[in-house]
Amino acid sequence: METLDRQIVALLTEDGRMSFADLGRRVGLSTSAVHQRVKRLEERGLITGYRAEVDYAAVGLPLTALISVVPFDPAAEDDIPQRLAHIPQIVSCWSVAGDENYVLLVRVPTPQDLEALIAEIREAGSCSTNTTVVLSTPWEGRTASVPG
Amino acid sequence: METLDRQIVALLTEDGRMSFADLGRRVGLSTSAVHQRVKRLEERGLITGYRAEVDYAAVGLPLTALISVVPFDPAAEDDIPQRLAHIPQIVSCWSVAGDENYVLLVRVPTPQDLEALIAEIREAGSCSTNTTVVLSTPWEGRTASVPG
DNA sequence: TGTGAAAAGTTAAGAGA
DNA sequence: TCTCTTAACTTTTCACA
Repeated sequence: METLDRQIVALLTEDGRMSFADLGRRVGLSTSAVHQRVKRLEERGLITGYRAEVDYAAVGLPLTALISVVPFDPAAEDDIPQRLAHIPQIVSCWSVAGDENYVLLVRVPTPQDLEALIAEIREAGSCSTNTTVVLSTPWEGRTASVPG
Repeated sequence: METLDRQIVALLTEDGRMSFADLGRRVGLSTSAVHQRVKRLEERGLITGYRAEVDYAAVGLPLTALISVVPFDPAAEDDIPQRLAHIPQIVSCWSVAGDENYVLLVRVPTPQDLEALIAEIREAGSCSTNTTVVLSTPWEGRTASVPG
């Protein structure tokens, strides 16, 4: 990946609504040249979308938790992600190496909602769970960059 | 939070570059009315920013891991987040209830980079670590919505 | 891949209900 | 808090280097 594209990606991960004119100024290209590059990055799938970032507490979802998941029957076919995909409170689902099969990141309004969600996950996923409540979030979703 | 604002937030978390004209059409308001509402949501801090989403593998960061962290000295003042904040590979840092104090989400190019990063975290944070490698990501950063 | 220019579309700010 | 208006800006496309 080229330096110029890396710069463009870095700028857009920090401000996803930056105009092509500003982007161009920052990387030293004309508006239409950055425009073409951004379109190419989107087409090639390096940029997969744009999202507004939200204050989850302000929006009614103050409780975050990490839930690790182990299937009841280790011999059964593992289609847990498909069986959990319809649950909107599950924000992220990672398949992991280690004692657990999956780690889920969930967001809910209240402890009661968390309790109900855990029951729902156990039932829908035929799995046991181990829940770790997030107390505070020093930071989240920071822009990662390639070292070197 | 009002239904209209909730709709606007939901639409912008799915497409952070949607134009105010389109947003207005989707929620049944004039362009300038949605515009005013979005600006107010930004001012009140409900919308905290906009980011491009990136295919991390394509961008040179194919390895994701979750690292849980326990300080060497449980009696010492806990300023681990400040001591780790300068490490750009740490994308998220959650303070958690349970056996560990923090869980970190990290992204690196190679297993060698992960090894070096773990050593750096142990040293900078004066902590022991327990690393869980992410094998695949069925989904991540999905839009959470308030139930009901 | 890049540039610059022009048409089409969008944002922002103000006046009025 | 909404709509309408208008000026300023941005995006998109195109011909050409």
